[in-house]
Amino acid sequence: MSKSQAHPPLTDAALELVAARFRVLGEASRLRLLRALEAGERNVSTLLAETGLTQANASRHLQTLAEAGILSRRREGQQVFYAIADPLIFELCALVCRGIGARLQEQARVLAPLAPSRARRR
Amino acid sequence: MSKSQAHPPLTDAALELVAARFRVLGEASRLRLLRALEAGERNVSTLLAETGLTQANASRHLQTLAEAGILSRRREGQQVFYAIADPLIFELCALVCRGIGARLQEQARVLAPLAPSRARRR
DNA sequence: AACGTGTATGCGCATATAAGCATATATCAT
DNA sequence: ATGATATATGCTTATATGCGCATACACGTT
Repeated sequence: MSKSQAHPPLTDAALELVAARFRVLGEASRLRLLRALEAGERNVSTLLAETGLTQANASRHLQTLAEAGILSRRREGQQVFYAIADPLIFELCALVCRGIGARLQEQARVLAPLAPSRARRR
Repeated sequence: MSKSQAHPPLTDAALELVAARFRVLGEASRLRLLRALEAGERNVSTLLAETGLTQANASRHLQTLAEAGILSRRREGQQVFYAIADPLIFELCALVCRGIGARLQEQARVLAPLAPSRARRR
């Protein structure tokens, strides 16, 4: 299913775009904002409360995410609401998590013989 | 298909790991190496030729990718061969490309009315 | 108009990191 | 051991970028 193989190799310019998008996601603070927004649209103040970021800091990160097309921005009175504009983001995170999980499991498997099996200890 | 929704929210520590992995991919030079390796295992010299990177530079990037678990390393005589260790990487890139494509298409659609339709011109 | 609240931005600092150069290490051949 | 080739690493510099602080801007209220 989903024949993902056999794509034309990316041009150098395309690689730069892809790298740029990865870079936007390569920051925990921005992922925090995305995590908070996964439940739905939020205004900035709410995001501040949910993420613990400072106002200025969050504002910049939100701008970065919006410029990348990952978030949408909507003004309502004095408040500004952000929302996920590109749901693929979460599939990306899920994929990365799978990769990380597999890797950690592998490391655990390799290190296991060195540690006392904590199954029966005491 | 592929019920991707309904995952437990990631902890802050997990977000940091995810961000770290995205950061590794957020560099065009490293993506160039991955693109070259998509066709199969390569030694460093070959990668230098195929990517145009300098030796020292490539060596560092390869180390970064290997430490992240994205590449595997195998020594054979004086040569060192690297290969993709985590094929999920290419699904990631494909997803990002879809996102970027959608975004660019959207921008084109928005800007279209401003440009003379080059369908019939001359 | 004056003020309060919510959000964005200019500026400076500190840190991270990519790239270049030189040099070190590893492996093989003589 | 010497030398040659392949790869890695120490060091420096240049650049990017996250963060904090102060301030500006936007909108609503009185």
